[in-house]
Amino acid sequence: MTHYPHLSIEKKWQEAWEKSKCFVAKTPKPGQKKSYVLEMFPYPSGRLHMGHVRNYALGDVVARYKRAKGYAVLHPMGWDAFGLPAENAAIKHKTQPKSWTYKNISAMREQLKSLGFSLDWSREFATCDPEYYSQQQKIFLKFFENDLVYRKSSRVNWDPVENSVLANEQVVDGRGWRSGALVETRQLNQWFFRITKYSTDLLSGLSTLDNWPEKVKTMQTNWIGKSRGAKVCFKIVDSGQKQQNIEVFTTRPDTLFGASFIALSPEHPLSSELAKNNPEIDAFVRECAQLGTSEETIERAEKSGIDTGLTVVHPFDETKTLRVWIANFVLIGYGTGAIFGCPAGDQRDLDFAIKYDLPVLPVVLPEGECADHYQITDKAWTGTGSLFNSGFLNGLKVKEAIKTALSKLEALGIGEAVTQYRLRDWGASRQRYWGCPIPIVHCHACGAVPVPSADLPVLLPDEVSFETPGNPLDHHPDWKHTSCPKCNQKAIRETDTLDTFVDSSWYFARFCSPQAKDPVDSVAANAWLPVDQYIGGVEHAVMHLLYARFFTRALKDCGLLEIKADEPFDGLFTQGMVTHETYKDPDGNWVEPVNVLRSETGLTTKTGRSVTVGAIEKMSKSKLNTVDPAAIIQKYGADVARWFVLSDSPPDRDVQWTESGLEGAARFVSRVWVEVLRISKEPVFTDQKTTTLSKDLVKTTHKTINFISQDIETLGFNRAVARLYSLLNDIKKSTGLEPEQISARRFATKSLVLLLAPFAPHLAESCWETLGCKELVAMTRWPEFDEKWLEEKTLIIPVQVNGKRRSQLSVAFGLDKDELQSLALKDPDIIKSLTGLSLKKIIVVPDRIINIVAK
RNA sequence: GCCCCCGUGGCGGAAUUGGUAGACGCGACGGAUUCAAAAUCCGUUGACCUAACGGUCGUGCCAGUUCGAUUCUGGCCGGGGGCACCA
Repeated sequence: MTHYPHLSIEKKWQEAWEKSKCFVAKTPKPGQKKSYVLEMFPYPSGRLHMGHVRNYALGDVVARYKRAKGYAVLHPMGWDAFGLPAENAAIKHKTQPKSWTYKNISAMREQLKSLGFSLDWSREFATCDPEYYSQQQKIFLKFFENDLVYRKSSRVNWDPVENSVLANEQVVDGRGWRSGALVETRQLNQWFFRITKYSTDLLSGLSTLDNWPEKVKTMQTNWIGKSRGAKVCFKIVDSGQKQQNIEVFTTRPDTLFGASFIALSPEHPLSSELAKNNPEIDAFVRECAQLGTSEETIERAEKSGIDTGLTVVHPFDETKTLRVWIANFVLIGYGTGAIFGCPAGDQRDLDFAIKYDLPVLPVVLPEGECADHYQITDKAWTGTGSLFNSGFLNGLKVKEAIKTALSKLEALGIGEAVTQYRLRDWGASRQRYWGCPIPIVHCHACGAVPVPSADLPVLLPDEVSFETPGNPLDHHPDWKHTSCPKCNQKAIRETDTLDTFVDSSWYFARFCSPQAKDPVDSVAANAWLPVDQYIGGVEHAVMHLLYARFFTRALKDCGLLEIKADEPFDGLFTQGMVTHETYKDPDGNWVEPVNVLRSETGLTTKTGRSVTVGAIEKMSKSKLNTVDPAAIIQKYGADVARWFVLSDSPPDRDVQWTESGLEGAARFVSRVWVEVLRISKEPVFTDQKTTTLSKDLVKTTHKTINFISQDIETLGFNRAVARLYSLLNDIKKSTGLEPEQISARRFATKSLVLLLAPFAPHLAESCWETLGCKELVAMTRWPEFDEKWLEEKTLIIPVQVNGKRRSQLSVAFGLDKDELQSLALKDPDIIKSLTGLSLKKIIVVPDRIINIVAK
């Protein structure tokens, strides 16, 4: 077999592409269509992982295809370079976040380049470049001016030993991950983006996103969480409290007669008030605070509560009172931070009621149940039905009862219809060093004062100390000390930095004009935005994508982004993960795939210890089941790695990395190369007619061109790969020596090479050159197919009896129902199958199927 | 806990709008080539029954709609993603 020297070949073409500048984005010419292809930019963790290879290989197929179709293509790359890992690395390795980050970027840039992606490197930037974050500071100030960002007090996880705020992932079982200290919660003044201003718009905008996965739109819809309901006032009986009423939000005012208690969030102002004079309540509220701020933890914790001793009057029945509890499952951030508990109609309320022996009165009777015997035991009924045990609502269906209850509340002046959103304003303050400084100065006299534009950017200090616990910016010797821009008195810089989601909320716009003096140049933005195809992990389905959608709207409203489009990403694709088997040695330690040997007796480590195979999981450092792309590229080449991640698995599903699959990919690359060498040695004939001798291969080629184009447009790359395999097989089977056969073979092979280019670009260039073509494939147009080759003249139609295939007819395309029916009934196999049965019905779908129903 | 998604041979997967389930690849098996092996090439390969023709079952499980369900509906089981300070 002829060896395919991937290392030298791949380098050669990467240099040729760079020299020709064919991937540098050129502004679309008049009348030329544009395509902005973007993959979510990587966090520079230090090394590329297979997830990156897959992500960028997917995008590269689209970018190369669009370029070949004549589009002006923007396909940029950058670095999501701020964030927590750099600080953790700095602490662990005694380095500085800045040098660590830029070193990682260099390493990863080289790795990306070795994969031969068709990226426009001239637009590269990192979000930690002062040029980038200074533009972001301008945006922040513009938002400040337009009341899109503000400060308020909010709760954080606090590690009392590290003296710092903890991310939810840093809280493990209620303790700080490094210190092991019990986590507290603290109130801090923090900066918030007013994303809720756009709640309705972000929601309605989703319906215009036809090229987004339905699941992502559903997730965002649920995240925004629009719900219609009622605010209801419960009057506190003889309270002696300052507060006379408790206001609750409910989507089910129809179930008010089933109310058995009121529950307040532990953070509700009334809870805090009561805690002051009651040590037990105080202890309970503190205990709840130890759960941290994660909604998941709060909701998964066992329901618990404390009776405050207060009672309220039932709004519809003054003779009834309800106890007021404080409960750990009531969230302060949603509604009013207080609920009425209807155990029969809500599982959480029911669990709570059972635990504390509170009354359970069913009020919604499911259809088909008898009111006299219907009981709720351990399963709440949240479905529809008619109301009972509910005074004036009795007999009404749920929907009508909600309306009726609402009107009554409004008439009584103790409630009103409200629309509530689950979406909260975006808390963007981080008490950390490695992020974009917030350009604000705090002055005793003037308050929070924006840094004047002449004084921008507010640069991060290059060197900071992580010796002292807490925010390095806060205890930097001089950084925060400044003077007030208004009154010139001594003042303190804001030491919070911005959430890294801010950086990624507008980078796609910056790529249009990465050197512009303003955040986004409007001419460039209009030329390129929106992003036509955005590709990334589904883990970003809600937050990153919602924040970017919000930023697009906010930037437009502030005049910083002048584009026609309302949405930043026209097409979105969420790719699956790269998984791998996990391995363990007899001591239960994880073993890396490279250290696992396959022998006849099973799997062993290199030192001869037996290895057991565990679950197939997402490649991760913790499970040591990663495969290093660099090693794969070195051994097999970039094209093999790319081909593998694009083969077999649909891009939106997980792909399992296997050695054998990789070998298969390598074999394919060799087979193409060998085949092209064979074809290249054949004589070249021009103007050959196609007759029956060469018809099949020419037809297959035209069909393949059509299919692969469709597969790429619909991002079905695994299907395209399967078709490339097929076409290669057909070319290999073609061995005829007549000139027209040789000619057909050359046509098919040249088409194969062009179709292959988006998937294995280096291989394609080599093959193209070998076939005697002078121009780069990267600059060659996509092959055209001829419609006339796609038409089918005859086809095979299955004939079923009672839904089971019993025969088939080979017929001309387009035969009508009657003809098909009579043909089917004349078929000997069908006659045999029908003996002893009488015909009931015949279903004929022309060009598809015939089904005879008989008894 | 809540929201969302996924489930097809030994494996990854294919299958226009509900219309022949298993394309293509991997693995396995058999053969060719070889002193031998690797590589390569050719063939077979869902399960069960049958000497064969052929038949029965079969798309996580259980129901339903339909002439017909991998595809639509409801319930269940299993796996994954997100839950607001990881990115």
